[in-house]
Amino acid sequence: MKKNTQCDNQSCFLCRSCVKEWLPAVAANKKNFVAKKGQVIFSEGDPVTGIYFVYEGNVKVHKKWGADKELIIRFANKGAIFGHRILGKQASNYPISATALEESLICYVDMEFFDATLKVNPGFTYDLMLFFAEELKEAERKMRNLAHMPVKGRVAQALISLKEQFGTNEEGHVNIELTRQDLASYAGATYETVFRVVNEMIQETTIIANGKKISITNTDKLFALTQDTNL
Amino acid sequence: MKKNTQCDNQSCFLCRSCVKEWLPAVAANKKNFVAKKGQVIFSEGDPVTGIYFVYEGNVKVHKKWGADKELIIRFANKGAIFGHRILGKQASNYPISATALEESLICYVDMEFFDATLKVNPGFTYDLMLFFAEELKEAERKMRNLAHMPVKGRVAQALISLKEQFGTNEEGHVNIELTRQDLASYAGATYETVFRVVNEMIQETTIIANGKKISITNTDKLFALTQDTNL
DNA sequence: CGGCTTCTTGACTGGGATCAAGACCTGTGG
DNA sequence: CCACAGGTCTTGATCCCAGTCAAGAAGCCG
Repeated sequence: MKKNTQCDNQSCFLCRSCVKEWLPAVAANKKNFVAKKGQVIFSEGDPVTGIYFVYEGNVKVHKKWGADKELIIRFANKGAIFGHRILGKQASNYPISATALEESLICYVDMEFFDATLKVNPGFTYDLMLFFAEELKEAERKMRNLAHMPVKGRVAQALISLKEQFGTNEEGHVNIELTRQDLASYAGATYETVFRVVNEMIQETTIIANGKKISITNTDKLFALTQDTNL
Repeated sequence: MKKNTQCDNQSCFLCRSCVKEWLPAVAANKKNFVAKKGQVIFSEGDPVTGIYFVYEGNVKVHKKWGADKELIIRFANKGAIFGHRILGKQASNYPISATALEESLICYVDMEFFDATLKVNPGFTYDLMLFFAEELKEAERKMRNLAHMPVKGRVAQALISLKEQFGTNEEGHVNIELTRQDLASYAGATYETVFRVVNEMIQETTIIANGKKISITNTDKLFALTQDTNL
């Protein structure tokens, strides 16, 4: 993986909404770097200095509770923005952590320049606003699910989301390798419970799993688990 | 409560960020109406036609699960925007419901005009973006709490949030009258559980409650309940 | 006063977290 | 090539928080 690879507009949230005249300034101000697998890019409570974009790879955005519990909020893959929760009032520290799940090429832009970009590019601000609206809608759905949906449904939902975001490779596997621990943290459950639930799903031939690889063989059945049967 | 009362810029999310020249257009295009206590302003699945602002009163934004379960996402009081989750891709139906908790003066703007407003007022778009970023941060915290924090902490957190948003009146009560059912839905728990938890808090003299009125007498103790003791 | 809804409390239940222990990998050095 | 140590995986047993159910009390109209 090369350092300082240029973003192409298609695969960068920042670049694809910028006005053309501003792109040279972006190129001059961004700093690209490679994050190794497992590398913590920033951690909850760290002072905010800037904002990040994923050019290549995969990053988990998570929030801790206790020494050994966390909830994975979302995954940021190619083209995605993260660390954006720094926007808004009194945002001097990151409220979440970000960790690379695989070797990733990250683009970093410091806060001051990012703010200038927003002012120069109303279209970019608009796109960012739309992105936030989408995120918010999704977050609210997940809140409701965490409050009311049983674990099995949440795991099903997690798998569906992963398939939607990462697609499937030629072997039919969902195109991400995720430890059971991370799947558990994403679904908001424990390692053991997720293990059992995944086993059930294999019994019921709704999914096939070997190790970290998972294929969904019965989307309808999986989807049914995420539905509210009482309505 | 008078219909068609004019917004003053201070108490309206829409007006306070608009460029002056555009305000007459806003005044001409908005439609004010009074929502009665308990009135459903829109419901999940309803087709989207526009966006709403609270000029006076209080509105709960909630999401259903099953016939008799819901999660209250947030409360919108004076100056707040709601129904904004319509922004973003393929947003043809409201993903949430909105219900007036008391008689409220609501300002309605149809989608088309709202979109024009965004295009004309980059500052407004920027403010909306910041608002969404704040909301998102809060939503992510609540997700983590729903996944990992015990009910007592969630109720404590709910009370703290209510106090922050609504303040206290001259009697020291948190300035909102909320049924136990709504408090439960806001904390993501059941009526009975919340009842018991609230009783415990009264025993421990951290709060005083009579009926729907609640006073917080020991903020520190309440706050401690929301903290992660394992860290 | 009688028929509501809302409140209050106790008893029960179960989903899922926690604990524990053995199996199975995987790398490392002798 | 094997032994051993440190993980991760797998499974069973147990526990407990909070949801559910039920039923009486208390407030609240018409």
